[in-house]
Amino acid sequence: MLMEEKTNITEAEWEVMRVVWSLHQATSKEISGVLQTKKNWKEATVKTLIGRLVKKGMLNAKPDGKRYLYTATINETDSVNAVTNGLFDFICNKERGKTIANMISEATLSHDDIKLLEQTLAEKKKEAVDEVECNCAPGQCKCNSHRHGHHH
Amino acid sequence: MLMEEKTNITEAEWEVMRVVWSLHQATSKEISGVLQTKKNWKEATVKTLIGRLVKKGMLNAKPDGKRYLYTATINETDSVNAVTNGLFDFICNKERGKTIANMISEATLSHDDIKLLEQTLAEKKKEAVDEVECNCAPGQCKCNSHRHGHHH
DNA sequence: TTTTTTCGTTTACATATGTAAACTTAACTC
DNA sequence: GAGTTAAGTTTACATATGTAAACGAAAAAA
Repeated sequence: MLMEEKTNITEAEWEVMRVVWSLHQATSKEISGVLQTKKNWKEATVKTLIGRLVKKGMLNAKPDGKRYLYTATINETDSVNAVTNGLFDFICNKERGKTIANMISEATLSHDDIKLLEQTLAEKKKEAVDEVECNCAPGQCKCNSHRHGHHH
Repeated sequence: MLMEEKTNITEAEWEVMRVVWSLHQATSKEISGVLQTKKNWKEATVKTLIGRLVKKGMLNAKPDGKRYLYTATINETDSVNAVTNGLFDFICNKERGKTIANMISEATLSHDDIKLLEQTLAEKKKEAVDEVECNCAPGQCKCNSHRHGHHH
């Protein structure tokens, strides 16, 4: 359901996006207020970031008198998922399970979260495979080291 | 178990690290070979990346005649976990469960992976909380929007 | 021992990013 | 209507990153 477009948002820009996602619609002033408090950024800094986000098409600027009302053109959940899934481009497919397991153990989860994960996992179980295919370039993962031999 | 040190490895550098992790020990030539194939990078490019990684202390260069044998000073699994967990600095704690659920549904998992995740989850279940605390700065997450009121 | 090859080190350079100040213009205040 | 605000737009500038070519020294080859 999520589009795989290159969501190129930098860390600093992400801070701005979060404010907009949170407020649904925000003025530069409001965004600056939040980030002045959280990051101690000057108004000018936030203005620059907003400008870049508008240029990148991540924020929409609706005129409202002399100023603009900013809204996000991308959904927060989708963006988060895009980023998290993008992460796996840098990891061997075989490692995903362990990596996700680590995230689970590191996280604080609610009973509801557990329930959701259990369901998701149960669902996934149906289509589990015997062995995940390594997707690494040869030489970038141990799987490729011993190719046409016996597996350990 | 993972140290939270600023593992500042860029995307390009990460490619190099993967080769070294894979080979355990590698020469510049070997690394170049892999990345010449995968990324079409010139030897000079790889040399630059190696140099930067050595300077950053992520690679160790052991002299071997006129050249060096490079080894990683950081463990791959730890690095992967550091990166993935670092991701959550940009997301509300309340969203972790859903985000992880999404990763699970997006991934291809083996029966063993499922088993591992089930265990991890079961373990986590013991310390599940009723409600995860929002950790966002005020104004960066809906949780903070309606503070001293009733929750929806 | 010249020549050539092989490594690593320096230098290069464009674009990206973090952080802002300066500038411009329209709106509000006196 | 002139001065002060409040917004957005331009310009600035250092450091980071992606990508390499140029350079220098040591090792291997001729």
